[in-house]
Amino acid sequence: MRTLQQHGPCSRADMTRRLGVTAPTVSKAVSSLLRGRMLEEFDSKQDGVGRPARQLRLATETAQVIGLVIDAQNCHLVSAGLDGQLHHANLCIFETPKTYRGLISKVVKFYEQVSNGRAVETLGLGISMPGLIDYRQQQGLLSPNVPITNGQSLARDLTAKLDIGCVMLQESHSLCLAQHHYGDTAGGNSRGLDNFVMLDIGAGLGMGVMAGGRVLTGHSGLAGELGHLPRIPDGRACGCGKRGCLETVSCDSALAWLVSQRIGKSVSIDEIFQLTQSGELSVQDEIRQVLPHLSFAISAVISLYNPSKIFICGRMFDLDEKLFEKLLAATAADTLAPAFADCEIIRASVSKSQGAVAGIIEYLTDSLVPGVDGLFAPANNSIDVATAAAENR
Amino acid sequence: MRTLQQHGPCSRADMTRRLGVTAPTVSKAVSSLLRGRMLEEFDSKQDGVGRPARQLRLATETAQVIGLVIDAQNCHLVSAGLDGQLHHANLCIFETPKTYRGLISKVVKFYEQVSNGRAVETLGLGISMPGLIDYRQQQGLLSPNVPITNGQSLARDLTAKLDIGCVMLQESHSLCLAQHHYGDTAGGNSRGLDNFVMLDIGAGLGMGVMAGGRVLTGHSGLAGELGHLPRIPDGRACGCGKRGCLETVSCDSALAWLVSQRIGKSVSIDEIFQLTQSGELSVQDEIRQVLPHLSFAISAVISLYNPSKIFICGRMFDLDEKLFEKLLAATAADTLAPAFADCEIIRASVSKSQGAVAGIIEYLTDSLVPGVDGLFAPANNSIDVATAAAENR
DNA sequence: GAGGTTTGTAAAGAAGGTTTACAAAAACTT
DNA sequence: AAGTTTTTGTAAACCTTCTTTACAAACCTC
Repeated sequence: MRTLQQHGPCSRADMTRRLGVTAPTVSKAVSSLLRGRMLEEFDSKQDGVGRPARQLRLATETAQVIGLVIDAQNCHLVSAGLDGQLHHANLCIFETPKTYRGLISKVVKFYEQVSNGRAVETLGLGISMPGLIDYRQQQGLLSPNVPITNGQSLARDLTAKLDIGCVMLQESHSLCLAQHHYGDTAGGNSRGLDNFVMLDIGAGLGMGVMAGGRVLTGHSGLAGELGHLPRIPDGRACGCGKRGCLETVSCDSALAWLVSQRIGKSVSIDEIFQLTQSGELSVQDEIRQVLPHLSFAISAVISLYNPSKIFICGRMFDLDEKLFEKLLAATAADTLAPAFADCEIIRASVSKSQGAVAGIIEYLTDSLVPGVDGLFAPANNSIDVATAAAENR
Repeated sequence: MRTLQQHGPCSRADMTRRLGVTAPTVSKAVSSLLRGRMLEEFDSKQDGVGRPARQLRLATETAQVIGLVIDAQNCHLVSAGLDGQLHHANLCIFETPKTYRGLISKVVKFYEQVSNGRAVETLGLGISMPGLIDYRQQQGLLSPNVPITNGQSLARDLTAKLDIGCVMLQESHSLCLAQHHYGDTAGGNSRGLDNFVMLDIGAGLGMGVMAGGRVLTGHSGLAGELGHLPRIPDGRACGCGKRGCLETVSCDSALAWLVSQRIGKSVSIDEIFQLTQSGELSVQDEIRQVLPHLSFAISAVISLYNPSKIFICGRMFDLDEKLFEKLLAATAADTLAPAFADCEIIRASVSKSQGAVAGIIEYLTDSLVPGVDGLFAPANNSIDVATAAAENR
């Protein structure tokens, strides 16, 4: 599975060469994965001498997974192949319900729709949601934007309702997994990268850290809460209940807030983009205010995690084409030289939907290997595939 | 090995119960470890019915390791059993030489002395040193206090000279491993703990992070450089070349510097301790200055790593018995509530010597298990024990 | 000293890998 | 067109490692 994820489709013989295990072993493993609908064979015209190879790829025709993204306003539900390719035709968007029970029933309804839309087996559901998530309990802790999930275990409840493997991921962690999975295709060349950071500077400062090939979770999944470092003494109130958190002064929303204050009406970052494009508004002042705080955030990330790459998601950079360069320069001046030199800073280009899908794929892949200590270490190997693997002789 | 490290001496039968592997398997593994001098048997009077068990423990009579601590002024070399117990009688202290070659020859000389002092096999050497260390290259990068190691690979050079396994660890990482190994005995109950942070606020802010059971290294071993977060714009010059780094205002040395400025002569933290004890000096003002910065540091650690415990090493707390409590209170007010609630903050009580020893023991233990991805993942399994294990039938 | 209990090891069995051997499917050669 | 070469994928036998089973050793209790 990992080989196919990292290098794309190949034949059993290719795998033998790549993995350093022998052909019969590959053959047996592949046959049980085929039986478990995790892989599929396909023919491709190829030239060259010798018997033509039967190509293998992650299942896309014979199985699917579903990704669910929960956001403040809307929820997205979309199916995808095990290679992670989203089926855009199968996308459902619905307004985030006002109650937890409403959320469950909406998800169940649209799940049926998406699941039955294609006549293939659905292997699992990945959930990306904002706020703090306790991974040990698999439940939401504190989500200022989607409070209905607080104290609830969406993954467990949906597993019960849908009779399918479900996992819950903090949205930044999901972006991190997305970058890990979709790396090359998304332009960042991060596939298989082991130490990188995904920074989401949209509505708050969200961060996912990939450290040593695993998503850094900390003791209860709260690691990486960069946005709530104290920054401005007695500053603006933050959603977390404190004042002057770093994210109140260094993200897209913070910029939008500053602009809103000045022009006297509430505008979103998207509206600001429109206005600056049409020349009706200049936000250089506000950008100048935000820049040092953002630079501090990145400096902290580099010093504390020593990543080889940082991927940044944010609309802010669309407002001023030189902003990204300015940010790099400001960060360079403020950061420990060897760690900065080690780190490439790049704009990200993955979506939360990809993240949710990557999450469930990671979960399914991990659960094939008992004892592996990935993100989902104590996976209950009760899914279909594992039994198929056991049946293998 | 891990079982003995975590639970102390036990018999083969105890291990069978603890590990969930069968008696013959334990028996075979143990016999090869005995042959490799990693374990030893000892008799202990025990009551109870049945055949008395032969107790096993990590080798202390039959083998030893050596720990080397390099500091600005002095170097310490000490032997220890594989259980990590230091042989204090075998301690050598020498002044840190002015050249790298001088360092090598001094170490070699004292190594011979310590190694031959006891007529047992020496299995490896662990090195704890300050500054930045590139783990991929196994070489020193930048060490303001011991510049002679910059660009040098002490571990490789000593491995060649001494014909023995050597590993190099950043001193904070070594403290982290020490806490992991010595946990219970040192009072912190951290043995086997998987997510904790070791914060050394002595000469600078050193940090070691244990995340998911592994020391967090980042891409090149530079992760955890908390001390060089930018804190005071255009502040005091830091050893790293920048200005106003967090460690210039929040560690024992920073406190000592502030006091030195006021009283007009250079005093160390130890001297300050003497003076405050005798009542000649009060440093409440300086403590008040340092406190918020230190509280920020801890707040950052909690938000970013979500540890279950933080161990702090520092003399500062000896100056004011209420300081530790004040620090906790200040940190609580500034930190994301669930992450703070999750985290216990404790004063540490391990030494760098223990860290160096824990480092080499960890290395030896890791290298027994091919494919394990611990701190020393790509261990070359060329040590004696591994071959002994292979010979086992 | 007989019987019970616990410990540790030897021998046979099962599981998962490897090596070896071979059939299948294509291109190349004569 | 038939044989040869090359590469692919699988079946069978073997090897290693762990397990199950059986049993000897060492101590306590009665």
